[in-house]
Amino acid sequence: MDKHSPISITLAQRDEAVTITRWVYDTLHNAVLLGQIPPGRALTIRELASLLIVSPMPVREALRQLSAEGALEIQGNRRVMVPKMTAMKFNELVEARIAIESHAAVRALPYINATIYQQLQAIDEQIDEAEANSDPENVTRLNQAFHRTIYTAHPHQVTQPLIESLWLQLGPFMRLSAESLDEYYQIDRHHEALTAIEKQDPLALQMAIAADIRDGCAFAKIPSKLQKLLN
Amino acid sequence: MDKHSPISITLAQRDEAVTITRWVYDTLHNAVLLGQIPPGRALTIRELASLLIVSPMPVREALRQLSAEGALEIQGNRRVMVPKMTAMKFNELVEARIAIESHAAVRALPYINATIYQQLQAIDEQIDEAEANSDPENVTRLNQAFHRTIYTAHPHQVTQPLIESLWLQLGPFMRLSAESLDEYYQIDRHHEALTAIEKQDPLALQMAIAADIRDGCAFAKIPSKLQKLLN
DNA sequence: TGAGTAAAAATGTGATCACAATTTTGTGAT
DNA sequence: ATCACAAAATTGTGATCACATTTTTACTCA
Repeated sequence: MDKHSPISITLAQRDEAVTITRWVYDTLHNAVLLGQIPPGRALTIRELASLLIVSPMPVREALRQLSAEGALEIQGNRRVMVPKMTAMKFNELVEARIAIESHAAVRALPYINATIYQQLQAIDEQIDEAEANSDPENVTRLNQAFHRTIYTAHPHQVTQPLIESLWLQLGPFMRLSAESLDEYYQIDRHHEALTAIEKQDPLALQMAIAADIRDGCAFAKIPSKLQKLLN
Repeated sequence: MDKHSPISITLAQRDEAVTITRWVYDTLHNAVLLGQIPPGRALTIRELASLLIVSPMPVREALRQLSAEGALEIQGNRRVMVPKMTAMKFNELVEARIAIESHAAVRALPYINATIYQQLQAIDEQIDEAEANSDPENVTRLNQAFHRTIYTAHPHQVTQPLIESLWLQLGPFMRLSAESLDEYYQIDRHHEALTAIEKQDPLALQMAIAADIRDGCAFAKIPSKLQKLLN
């Protein structure tokens, strides 16, 4: 059935009252974020359909949506795959994250009230816990939740979809970051961010967010890690 | 057939050797950018299919892609429409444009060689021409081409899809800007940008891009125009 | 005349089929 | 063994159909 390596995808929880297309989308979205689909591996509609035990139709729709979001790439051959990474592209993605997310954080700052602040503290504690348990998958997931909670505090926010797109494009390669977690000492940037929020200090928040993103992607500066990134 | 106002869509040029889905996408993409589809107007697959004289299938695919790009919005009812605008959202979109596009411009600056510089000059001249002819549609189109040429000079650029998404979201409402062109004196920000490029001055380019975007959206500060924006 | 409700029409989702184009496989010659 | 090339299998695209849900229309009652 498969000329290339077999892929093993974690099935998303199937919520009734939700369309099949949505479920397929969630499942593939997650698979891309977790790096379960090797970059460059050709994805066919029928293969995914039989893998997820659904008809080809919902897969078609999900693939098109994920492609529009930058999670997948449609080649000239009309073949769909997870885009391959290059060192230059990785760097641009990180710089784009810094530019957009620090902007989003500053914009959202005035809307971060006590309730949201407590949510952030709770997430931060969970991150410490996950780090103590060496649970890189949850560290990544909670880290995204931390950032998302900040940005979406703004009621008229428009950048979150763009940010999610960048996360999707970096996602497949962030597992390398998660694996390096304990190898290098990490300053607690989240704590810096929380302090900046407390003081309602835009510049400090901006710096904390930028530093947090840079720290999280610092592994790409390590030659051995960088090499794995590009394969 | 239509409970709401009838919509008149400019059909994109039909290039053979291109999928029907792609043609439908281009057509609707253009229609959204030109504000030919009233915000809030419910779009049904079958109506568009008969309007474009294609089967429902390519329309389905195009609608999903456009929704993923933020050009359209899928409501809870599963109804698709051009998102309605609010003053706050408009402001956020403009600020997001400034943040991302000035970042993209600075990143691309080192890659803008003589050839690209001449392309920019040529586009700028065309803009002057279109302005002299009071051709707001072409002014808008060429203005986008000017910006796109700068950003895509970077060979490993990753922000263009995000920027295009913002343009799509603002598009339906930019015709108000084009209509106000001759009403208010406009400083030639493109000339400032070209000078900054010539000097390879990142900060000056950033300022020029930011000012150009702000100028182009200044109409929203005029109460009467703002009112039309929200209807 | 206006509001509530039941019947009727329209809609999105999903399945299945046909077909042209692409990819893969199989075969033979060098 | 290696390459060229034709046959076979696979793939994406697009069309059509069925069905549950939603929306609209029509009608009744206050």
